[in-house]
Amino acid sequence: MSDNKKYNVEVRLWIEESDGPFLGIGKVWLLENIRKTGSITNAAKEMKMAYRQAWQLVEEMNRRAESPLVVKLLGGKGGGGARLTEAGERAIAVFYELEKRIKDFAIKETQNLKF
Amino acid sequence: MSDNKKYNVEVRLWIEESDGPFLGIGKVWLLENIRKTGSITNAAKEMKMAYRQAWQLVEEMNRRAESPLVVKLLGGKGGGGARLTEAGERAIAVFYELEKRIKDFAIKETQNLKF
DNA sequence: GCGCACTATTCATTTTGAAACATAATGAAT
DNA sequence: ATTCATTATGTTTCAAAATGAATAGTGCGC
Repeated sequence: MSDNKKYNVEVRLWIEESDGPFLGIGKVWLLENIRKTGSITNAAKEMKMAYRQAWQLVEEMNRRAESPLVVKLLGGKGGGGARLTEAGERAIAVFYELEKRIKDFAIKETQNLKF
Repeated sequence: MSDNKKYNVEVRLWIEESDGPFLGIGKVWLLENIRKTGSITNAAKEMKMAYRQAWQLVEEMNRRAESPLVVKLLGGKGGGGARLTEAGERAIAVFYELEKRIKDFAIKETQNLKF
């Protein structure tokens, strides 16, 4: 008895705050790209995302976190840029840690799905 | 030391098959409404969803499950209708069972989130 | 004080996905 | 054969969201 189709579970998770979704994998990727490139502009390019949207996401994160996840440098040498704060670094780590635990559990709980 | 903001994790899960997402909470709701109303038309109304889309979702589910989740009755008394198969019933149960286990775990794993 | 490369912001345009509309086709019951 | 409520399917419309383009603001370094 071998089944012809394979089914497996996918899990998506995000952090919710009183005003709705606060931090999911998309924003985490954005944070990582800001860390990597040193600016919102280049992070957005990296992700083929409009600067406008990337900027809005950063605004929202900073507004709704207890302390900002990204500091923005305006003007100056190289025009400025953006870097992660300690809170930003922690956010990435916490998210991935959580994601790993939950996904591992989900996989462990789902063998032999059949439909 | 009391934090002013509360963060908690949200989890969304779905069953994936080789061609992509196969069954998530949306399709499960649709199945439940088909069971409840006896037709795709009325299930769609119940959910304020276009019949066309509901119909497409059913088609897709049936095509990609090993055996159909919904049987459709064409013409005849009352014009026809749709009912769940045993596989359809099982799909609902399996999905909710899985969802409950994973969400319970997620909540248990996430106390004191801070950002 | 000029240039540079970025942040910040507005506005018009495009894209895209959903919804709405229209119209057959079906088959049991009368 | 007509009726009826449904399934089945193509076409059109619409609205929301993403994108792109354009413009201004910033501040260090030369």
